[in-house]
Amino acid sequence: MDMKWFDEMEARIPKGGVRTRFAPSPTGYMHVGNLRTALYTWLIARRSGGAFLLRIEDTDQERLVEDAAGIIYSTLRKCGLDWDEGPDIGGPVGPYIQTQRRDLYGKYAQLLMEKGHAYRCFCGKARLEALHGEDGLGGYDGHCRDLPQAEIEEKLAAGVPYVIRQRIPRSGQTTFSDAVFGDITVDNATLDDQVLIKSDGLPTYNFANVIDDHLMGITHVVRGSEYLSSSPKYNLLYQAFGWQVPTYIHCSPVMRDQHNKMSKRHGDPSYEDLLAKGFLSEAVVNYVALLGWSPRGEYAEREFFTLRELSEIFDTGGISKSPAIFDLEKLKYFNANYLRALSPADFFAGARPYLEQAIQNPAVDLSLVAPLVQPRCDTWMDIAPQVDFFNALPAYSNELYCHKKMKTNEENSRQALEQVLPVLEALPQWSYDSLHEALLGLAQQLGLKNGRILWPVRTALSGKAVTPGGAVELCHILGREESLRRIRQGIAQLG
RNA sequence: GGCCCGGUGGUCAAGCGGCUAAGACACCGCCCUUUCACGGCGGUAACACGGGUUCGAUUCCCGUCCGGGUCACCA
Repeated sequence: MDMKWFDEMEARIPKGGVRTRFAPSPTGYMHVGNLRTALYTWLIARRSGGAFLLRIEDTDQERLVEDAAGIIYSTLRKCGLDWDEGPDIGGPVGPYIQTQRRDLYGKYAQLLMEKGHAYRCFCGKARLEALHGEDGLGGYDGHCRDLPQAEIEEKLAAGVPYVIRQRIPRSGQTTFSDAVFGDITVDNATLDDQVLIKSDGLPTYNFANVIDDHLMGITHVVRGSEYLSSSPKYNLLYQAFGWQVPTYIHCSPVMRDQHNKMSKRHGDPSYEDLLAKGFLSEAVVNYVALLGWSPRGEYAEREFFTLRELSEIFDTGGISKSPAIFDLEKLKYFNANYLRALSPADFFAGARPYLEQAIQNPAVDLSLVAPLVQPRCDTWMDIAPQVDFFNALPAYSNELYCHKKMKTNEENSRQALEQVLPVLEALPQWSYDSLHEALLGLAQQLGLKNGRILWPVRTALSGKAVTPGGAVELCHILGREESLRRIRQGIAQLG
């Protein structure tokens, strides 16, 4: 075997710093668990000034989705997770798309066979099925582990299809370390001689992963805890090649409830879905970071972090071992806070499409509505239902005028409106301040609590029990003509 | 079923032999207030269970129970 080629491959591997990778399958959308994995992976690289790379694992042709890679790129960009090497920008250890690395794996499998750590298995699918029985459980029995050389030659000559399996020691133990779970030791006897190269010549995921991670110089592997059981086999592979084992960071899944992972099947939202539901990317990222990780030390009490802050304090020691249930309520809390923290201009810019959709009345100045709604939204979607009355006064019941605490009823509400009407009609200037002065002045003048006047006015203007802003704000925004019209209508309706 | 991992309030979680067991969301109450929100204050609520080890266990060990993962020529 020509070792020169292998040496050249080794020579390409960057040495020294931390290198992490996010290696998604292009299935067309980014679920929350994936996003969290990407985030942690990115944070580990940035925390240590290392490199973060992107590798597309597209070996499963059946699951390929049109432009799925594009969705991955755009999601990562929107989240602020920039990569240093990847399919689109290249890098020293490319290609970064697995199907373009196809011919690599066979060579390494060959090398492994020569070292005695792998062997050809000619057992057909039929034999394996019989072996596994009805429950489908149980590993490979090692039937082809020690086939005589002559028999192997014979089968090869006859063109019998084969796979290449990893030769795992029958005795002894293997220990691997995980940054989250610590040291885990298993008996080698419980490990299966897993397939490395399939009969079609393509590598299995487990094999391709080890090869690619090594050849790309990956130092920290972040992945789901479902790979915990196969990690000993990975270690054995690294050992067989004489390669350095990366640091493992296994993360428990993000769950939708006690029993199920988040999944598209169950209708759980993906990152894109959350944005479409009116969430801010920053809020999602902040929340997701805390789902399965918590800061220690001086930051232990904090919950709100920018990406940059996270990249300065993230430590794998804070990653939780147990699964976390995704809580939309808490995400809303984060989002509400992010919305409130926006500058008025930024909020208006973001809210504008939602306001325009809800309010077609050109007389209404949307920039005046935005600040009213800013402290009252969990997501952008909360805007429309709050402001629809600016568009047109809804039909409402006179019972809305009755409020125990305000001490209002239909009778005194009508009186209040009748007293308000001439005051507003005579108002020379229709500004917030003048309205405020006029309305509260009237209450004072009549010796009434503010609410006795303001509650009926707010009700007449909106026809709703709950509105963003009170009587003064609504008058101001609706304008003189429309405000007076609605108050007159209120009087008529109460009469 | 074998093997691996996990188990603090409804949820996220701090804790890493000694604490009245943090904090946040949600929920409830009060205050503020021109409604609702925001804000402020307060409240309900947890160490799965049983054995050890120890002067002392949420914390260490064992067992039970419960949950998750894995046992593919899928990733």
